[in-house]
Amino acid sequence: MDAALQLLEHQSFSSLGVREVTREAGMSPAGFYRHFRDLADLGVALVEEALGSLHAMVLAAFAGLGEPEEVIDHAVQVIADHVREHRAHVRFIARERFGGVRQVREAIAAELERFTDEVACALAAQPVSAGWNPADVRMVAELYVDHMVLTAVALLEAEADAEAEGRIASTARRQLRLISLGRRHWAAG
Amino acid sequence: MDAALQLLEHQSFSSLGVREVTREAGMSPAGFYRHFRDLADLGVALVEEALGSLHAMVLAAFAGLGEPEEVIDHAVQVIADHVREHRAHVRFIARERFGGVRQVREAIAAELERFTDEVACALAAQPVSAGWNPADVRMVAELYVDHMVLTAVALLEAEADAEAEGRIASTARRQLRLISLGRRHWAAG
DNA sequence: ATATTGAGCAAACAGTTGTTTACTCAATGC
DNA sequence: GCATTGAGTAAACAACTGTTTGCTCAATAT
Repeated sequence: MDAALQLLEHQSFSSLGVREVTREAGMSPAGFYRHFRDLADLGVALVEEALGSLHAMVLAAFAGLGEPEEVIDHAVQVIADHVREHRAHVRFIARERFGGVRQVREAIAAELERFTDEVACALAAQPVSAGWNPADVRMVAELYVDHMVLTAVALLEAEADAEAEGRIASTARRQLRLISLGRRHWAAG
Repeated sequence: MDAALQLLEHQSFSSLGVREVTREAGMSPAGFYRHFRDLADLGVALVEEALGSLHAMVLAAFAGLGEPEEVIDHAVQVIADHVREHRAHVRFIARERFGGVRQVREAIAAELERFTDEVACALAAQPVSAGWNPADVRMVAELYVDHMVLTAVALLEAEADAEAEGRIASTARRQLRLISLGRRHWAAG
């Protein structure tokens, strides 16, 4: 799996080959089939590795108890840290979210859906959502999750350029502030 | 190029082969090199075909002169129509925006940037943006462009299921309304 | 001590790959 | 009418592909 992630830095999953992966991993082609039935199988395993451990993290990002301003700063910081420490995983998810392999696409969609549910739950618990239609809460959660993914990949593309990273983080914060403002003035019901 | 688009419905660009494309197009492999130096060359040609004609359209979507509500309905309708008539192009852009081929990724990024500039220009002309910091206007434009792309691909995945399409369009409209609300209450300067 | 199992290997299979070469042939320019 | 050119072809090249087979060999379980 590490070998595959390595290779996926410069190509997309549907162009990966069994031989290519095993060569990178330093083993024989046949060895691959001891662990995975398919390349698609490897793909969904990678999805679980990349997104499985993410849930706790993001709920932590939401757990700011202070002003919305502080919560936003904290959330963006958490995303930036995660990108710095899991570049390959983030790249994989962004690249294959709409990629060419159905099983992988669907695994990512399912995981992001669970994810959106959890965010919706956290949002519903905030005072600002009092009296809101649940469908509207979920719509905001979708907005947040999509925004998070796009921010992560933008930070990735900054390639450790601190100045670019700062610009992206600043934009992301202002966008979140705008959305937060919209929430506060939404006509609930 | 049509043959390539056809194949790209089920795989991503970096797994495309010269022979594969020429076979689908009904010509010999060598013929490919009469038209393109590279596969990447074909890729950026596809990007221009897919995004080149889009500018006029979206500015038209913004040209609603009525209430924000009407403008939003119109914009989402324009997106839905475009997706219906250019499924392959939309899929290609969404899939390769973060895909495995650098030249294609960069061509899409450049085109979307021009795009964002135009949207920012249109936004700046609206009364709501009076007194706004240009950087803040651009940040909103980015939000809109990203949202547009995500809405387009979501509609694509609905696969002509009218009920799912309706749900997605409704969500998109509510999200745009929320953002619009945020704009109205933004502290300019 | 012995059986089972998980994880690895080399070799072989026929089929596909990108690219170049030397060629044809209709359309076009003048 | 004749040269040029744009767009196509078949054939050839070595290199690479996914997958299966039969084999080892260490670790584990009993």
